[in-house]
Amino acid sequence: MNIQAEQNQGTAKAGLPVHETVYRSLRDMILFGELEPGQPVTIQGLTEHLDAGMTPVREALRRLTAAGALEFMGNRRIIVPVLNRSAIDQLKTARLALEPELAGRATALIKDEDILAMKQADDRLDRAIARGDVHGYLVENYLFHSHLNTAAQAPILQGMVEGLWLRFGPSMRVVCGVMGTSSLPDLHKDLINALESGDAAAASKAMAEDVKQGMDQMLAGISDSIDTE
Amino acid sequence: MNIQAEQNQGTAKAGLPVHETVYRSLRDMILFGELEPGQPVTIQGLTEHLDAGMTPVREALRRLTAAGALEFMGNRRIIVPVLNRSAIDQLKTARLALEPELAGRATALIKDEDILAMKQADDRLDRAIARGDVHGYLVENYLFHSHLNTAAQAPILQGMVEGLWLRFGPSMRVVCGVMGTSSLPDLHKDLINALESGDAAAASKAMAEDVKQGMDQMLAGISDSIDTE
DNA sequence: TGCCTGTGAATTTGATCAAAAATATTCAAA
DNA sequence: TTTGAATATTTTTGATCAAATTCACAGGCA
Repeated sequence: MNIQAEQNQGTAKAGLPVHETVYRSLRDMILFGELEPGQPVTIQGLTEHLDAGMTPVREALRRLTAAGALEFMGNRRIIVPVLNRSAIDQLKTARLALEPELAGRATALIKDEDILAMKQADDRLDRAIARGDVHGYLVENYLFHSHLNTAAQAPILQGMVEGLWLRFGPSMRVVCGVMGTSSLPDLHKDLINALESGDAAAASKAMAEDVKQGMDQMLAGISDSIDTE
Repeated sequence: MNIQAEQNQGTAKAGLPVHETVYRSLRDMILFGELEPGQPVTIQGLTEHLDAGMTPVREALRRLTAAGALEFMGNRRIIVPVLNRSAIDQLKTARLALEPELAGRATALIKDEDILAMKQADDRLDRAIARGDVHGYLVENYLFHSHLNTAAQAPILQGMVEGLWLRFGPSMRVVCGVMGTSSLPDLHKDLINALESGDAAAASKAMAEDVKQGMDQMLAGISDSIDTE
């Protein structure tokens, strides 16, 4: 089995290989908006920032670039990708193709305790929004979706979706930073209702709407920047 | 003008970085059936087989494991993944979600020369089947699809699809080896026709059928093995 | 059976080399 | 004299390798 992607946050610290811990740190930095699009990522800068050797950092960067979470410039520089309209459109297409499917699959499999955890994450999400805590919003939103995706018991599809989230993570922060994360109809509640009534089609639909809402918001927020192919 | 740029071009011409060449070698080995599912992949075995240092091999392996093309066992062993029914089902779902979309997008964008190249690949594919050349079949089949996917000008979606192909590459060989790759209605021809008449919906449909055919064949070929996990 | 040790592979470090960016410098033209 | 571009120098950074360390598994021994 695959040990990665399990027990990432919280009290997990024991005995993992260094390259794995470095990978998770970097992944969280990308996912939760601590890196901004366009920012260069140097390998030596990370060795001292994370207090790790060069090789583990290299390997973590390889994994992230392979997933598209970081971009490899022609000369040997690595940067956080800047998404243009085409990229966002593709990400929206991919998310709409996969995440509603996962939501539908999860409906029949999800347990009450998972739904409870999702509700709690959603509550914390609302409070984060109310207090203007962008980082908290990103974390809880991820946890909410991650819980659902895990419940679908489709690790390959789930992995693909997580790769997508890694791609638009940094741009999420920019978007949320600009617009106040408000005035959005709460599709998470609809999703929860669908899960509780066991309506797979409704859950799938709600997820599709949530994805559309998020990606369209992102498109709007990015539209002013220049579209460099 | 810029003498630095000239110097760069001159020196960078012959030698791609080692980790990149190692990655491509390994990717081709996986894609075209030179590794079989379940086979262990040792890092030291590759260093001497590919005559490369240890670090580049490590990094190439990281990229492949990140993409799911190789699997990281709990202990620190790496193997070529063995696909169970659930994995094949997920791959089928993902392919059906993405590849018809790419085919549809490509229809309006593809150039005559690209269609010609696809026809030629398809011809070589037919000849490879006729002569029982499994490796040739895999190569030409990949080239055929790769051409189409490239034409869609959606690099993110294309990258996701290539990741999927990496996952089922090794199992393709097993399937093709067992059953004689025959008696299949030629959906590639339908696809070409759809492209030539500019019918995006038909191209999308043909691609969906082709994917279904391939993955169902794979499911049938694997069905006798034990369903672990 | 259960513990212990040996073997081999993976992991990690540190050093070294090469390449590219940043900076300083020189020279020519206005 | 000043300005600007071309060139030389410095510095940063990435790529690679060889050695040392850590870890997992297997076979021997009580």
